[in-house]
Amino acid sequence: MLLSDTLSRNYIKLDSETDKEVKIYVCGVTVYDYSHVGHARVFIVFDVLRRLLQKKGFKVTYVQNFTDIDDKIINRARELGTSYKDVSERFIKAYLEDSDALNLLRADLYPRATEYIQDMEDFIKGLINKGHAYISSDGVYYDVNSFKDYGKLSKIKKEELIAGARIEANENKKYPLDFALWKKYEEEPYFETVFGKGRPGWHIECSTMIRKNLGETINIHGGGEDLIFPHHENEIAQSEGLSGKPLAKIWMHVGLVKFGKEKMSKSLHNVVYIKDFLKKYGPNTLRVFSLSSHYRAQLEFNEEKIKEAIESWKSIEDAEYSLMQTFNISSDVDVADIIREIDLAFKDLENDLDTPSALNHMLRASKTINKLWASLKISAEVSGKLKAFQDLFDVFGFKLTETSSKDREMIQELIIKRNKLRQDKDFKNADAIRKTLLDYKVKLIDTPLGTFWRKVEVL
RNA sequence: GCCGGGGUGCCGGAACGGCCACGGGUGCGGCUGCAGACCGCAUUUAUGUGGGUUCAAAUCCCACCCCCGGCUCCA
Repeated sequence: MLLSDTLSRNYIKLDSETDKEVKIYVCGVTVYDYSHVGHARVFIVFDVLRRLLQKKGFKVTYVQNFTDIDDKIINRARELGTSYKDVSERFIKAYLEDSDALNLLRADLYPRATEYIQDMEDFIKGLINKGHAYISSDGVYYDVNSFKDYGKLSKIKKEELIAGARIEANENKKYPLDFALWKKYEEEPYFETVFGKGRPGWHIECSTMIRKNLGETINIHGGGEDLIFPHHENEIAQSEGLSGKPLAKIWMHVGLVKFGKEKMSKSLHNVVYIKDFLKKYGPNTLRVFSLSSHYRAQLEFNEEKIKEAIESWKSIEDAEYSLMQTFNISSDVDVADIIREIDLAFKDLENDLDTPSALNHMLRASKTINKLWASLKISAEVSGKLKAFQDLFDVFGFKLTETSSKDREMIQELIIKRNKLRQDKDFKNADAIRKTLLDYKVKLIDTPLGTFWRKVEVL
């Protein structure tokens, strides 16, 4: 299994012999609003990675944080006339609902910044002792010049960054690039520490929670590419400054989702929320869309691409049904071509999670399966030979739309009724039933061997 | 300026040294009571420009042109 590493700009091999346990930490969301499809892409990518690693026999520990104290949350609380806790609780709940709807595996742990204040304090004390941090009148700052590798992740040179003139001047800092570990605040909300009342800087929570929950060096650290600088750069400075050891063996960054030509961002008011997307299309469509280009590449959100994702999903969905709805016949089909495509798809995934190519191969396998089904050649035996398709389907994290048992009964009854009408050549009423079921996204397929129904995600 | 990603058919977009990717749209036709799924054909002998390497290049090398994102809170 190869993965590309932002830090070394190289592929790094994950070996199930030497890396038996894979510790993954992914930067989660700041909970002040609903999550959008850009967030979804990141978490879908890591979801597929987890599923693949587990399938390959790795033991995976996956941690994803919630930033639950932050100026944006406080501002939002003020807007809504409530407490920051109320806001963060509400959006953590919303995040988990989206996550489940997307069929994302739950993390092993979702640490929250506010639960680690004491650990942050200890961490910062450690940095001060090591000469990497200093106390100033308005807080505690990280001394960037004390860490010689500063800039190694983002390939940024300190002088050039300052020359870029984007850095705010602040008299309380020794050096413009120094960043806050602790910010003093007298007004609520604040936390009591030896540094006085205040709130943590943005980056310290991740360093602290990784150290505490996963140790000094983890296997994979990930997030959106917009976190490379300054967030991950600063995490490296903090964690490696304290431990003297590499923070992560592999840094994975997922490309941003753009809305049309622009970045999707709340400040540009062009976000598409996950919950809205799901209402209109569905979770599998969003997965296909998110994985339809390589995770490191930026992905443009537009109608064409959504439409394409829908069509792709329909093929895969049909193939999945085709293997479930077998015909009671004896059929001997050579499935070697299909198996080959599935093998190629798995190989693609192991090659730096090349999902677009893997999806391509899966699509080809799906088309062939659908063809076989259309010519009534899928017996239980043939389907059994194609178990690998199911494995691939699961690694991608796809899931067919569920139907309640009550609905199943109703559908069966309607099908029987309709087939009676068809026998009597009352096609008008028969078609009315087809139409009714279609409103519930239930598609009927008549074959010489009977009528089948499929609940679909999108019509 | 610095860091990164790109320029492929009507459109979206793969492939990163060799065999028409794939999909969408549109049009015509087949199958079907209808529909879906499926099948056939057309659009499709496409790879920013100029050199080079090679039996073979969209793919490697050199130069140039043009787009996009990030460098500020952000996934």
